[in-house]
Amino acid sequence: MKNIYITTSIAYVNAAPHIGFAMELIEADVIARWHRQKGNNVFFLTGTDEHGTKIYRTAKEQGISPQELCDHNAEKFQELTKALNISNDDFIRTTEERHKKGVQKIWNKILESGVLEKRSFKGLYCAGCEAFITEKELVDGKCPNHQKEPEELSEENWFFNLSKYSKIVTDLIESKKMQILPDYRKNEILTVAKKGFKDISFTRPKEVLPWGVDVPNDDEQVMYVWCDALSNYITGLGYGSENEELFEEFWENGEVIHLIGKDILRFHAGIWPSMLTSAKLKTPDKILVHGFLTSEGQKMSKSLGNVVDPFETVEEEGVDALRFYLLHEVPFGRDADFSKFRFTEIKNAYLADSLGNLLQRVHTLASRLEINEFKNELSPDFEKKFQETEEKMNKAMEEYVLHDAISAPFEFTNFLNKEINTIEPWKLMKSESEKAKEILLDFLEALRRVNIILEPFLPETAEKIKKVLNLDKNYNWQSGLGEAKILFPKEK
RNA sequence: CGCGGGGUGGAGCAGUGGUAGCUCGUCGGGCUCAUAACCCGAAGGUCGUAGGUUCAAUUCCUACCCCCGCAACCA
Repeated sequence: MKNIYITTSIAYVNAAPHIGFAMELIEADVIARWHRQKGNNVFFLTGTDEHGTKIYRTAKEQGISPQELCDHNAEKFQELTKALNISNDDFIRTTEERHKKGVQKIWNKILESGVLEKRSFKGLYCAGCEAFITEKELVDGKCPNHQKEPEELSEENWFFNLSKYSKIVTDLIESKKMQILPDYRKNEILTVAKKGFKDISFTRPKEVLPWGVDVPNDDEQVMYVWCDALSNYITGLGYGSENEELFEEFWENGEVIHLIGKDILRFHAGIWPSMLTSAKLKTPDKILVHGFLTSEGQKMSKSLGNVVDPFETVEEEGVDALRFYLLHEVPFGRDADFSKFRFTEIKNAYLADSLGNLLQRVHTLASRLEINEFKNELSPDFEKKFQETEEKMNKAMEEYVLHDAISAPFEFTNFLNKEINTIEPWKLMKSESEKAKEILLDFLEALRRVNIILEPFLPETAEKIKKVLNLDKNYNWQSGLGEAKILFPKEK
């Protein structure tokens, strides 16, 4: 039994939950459920990132306190985990006390190691952006967003000597102590690391960034996003609290798997392991990088009006149809398109036809034959095919190729559909009903097995199938079958 | 010449120095247990362009065109 720690990135609560974040949650959930099913000891964390100037400003505009805004928006993300049937063990919010305490603890550890220093930072500041901009960004000497000339400003910041860690991070990646998948993402960050990191601003003055975690040794500074947000992965395990058992169990003595989007790879593969190294903590084992989703072939944007709302999609299509679409249609690590037309196509072909219809036909035949007692063995042919299916699925899961993993159970249902057409039990049951019964028992057991391996991907459907087959909590047969039920109504 | 990935039937992807394959979709047929479902068969590709190496190139080489990622808060 292994200790497995799975995280998603934390969502910034300034906007409503995005379908891309839904995808990340679902991917992490599948990995978590699969490991649990394998008997591993799993902790699965997700959460929200709630500090920063954007939140502060939005709250001001709405005439509420930043905390009220965060409370309100964080709730939506918690609702999302419910809507998507996500099996997370905890939900960390960066405005929680437990988080702030942990962040201050890691800050102090980093400070002790001597890689933080206060520097005066000079730059071009645009009042409209409320941020520094680089010379490159200027158009005719003006900020392109505000058509204003920036002023030269200097600011006191604590800096983290990230440049010191270029070699260490390069080694972590090359030695595979920190694995980054897919490979082309690994190469990307490796190039950056080899070129050498630049030192980064680790704090901002309070007047510029009023909404953040206080710096323990400096009243005038607030932590910038890196130390605050990235640390969620350990504060969520109780780092910095009175009880660090979970942290010991899952971080120091577990396999740490981070799921992130391609946009934040640099922070997770560069800054985060450097922070951890300086604080003398273990670095992550695996970083899985997914791509982005487009909508109907175009980038999602409010102005195009093609933003996909995960709540609406669940409402209209069902949670497992959405899970299936995102798992099946998005090649691991790559970008993919979210298309309504394709959604219906896929849902019909796999969920309604191959799986749902198979269950329905087998159930009907079994009911007519009045089968009430079942068996746990498969015929040699079925057993062999099922073993192959399981192996294929497990292999794909070990490599995190989720779209291949989820295809495997459906190859098995396709096989069963073929078999039932060849054997034609509906003909047999007229003349040789005993033989027909034997055959149906085989199909029923095959369906029970499929249901087990389907659970990490389609947990709600797995529950429905349990009811139809009248299985108990642990997928054991009971006497008699349940009521037939359409799993996925065919669309159009 | 910044670095990197890629261009294969309508869509998404495999693949190999020698008849080009998978899933979905499309069309025709079969079956009737089932959600117009299921099964069988077929159509559809000069494997980005132009050269080169070779008995043979989609596969190797060269040049070029195009798309994408990173470099530049964004899931």
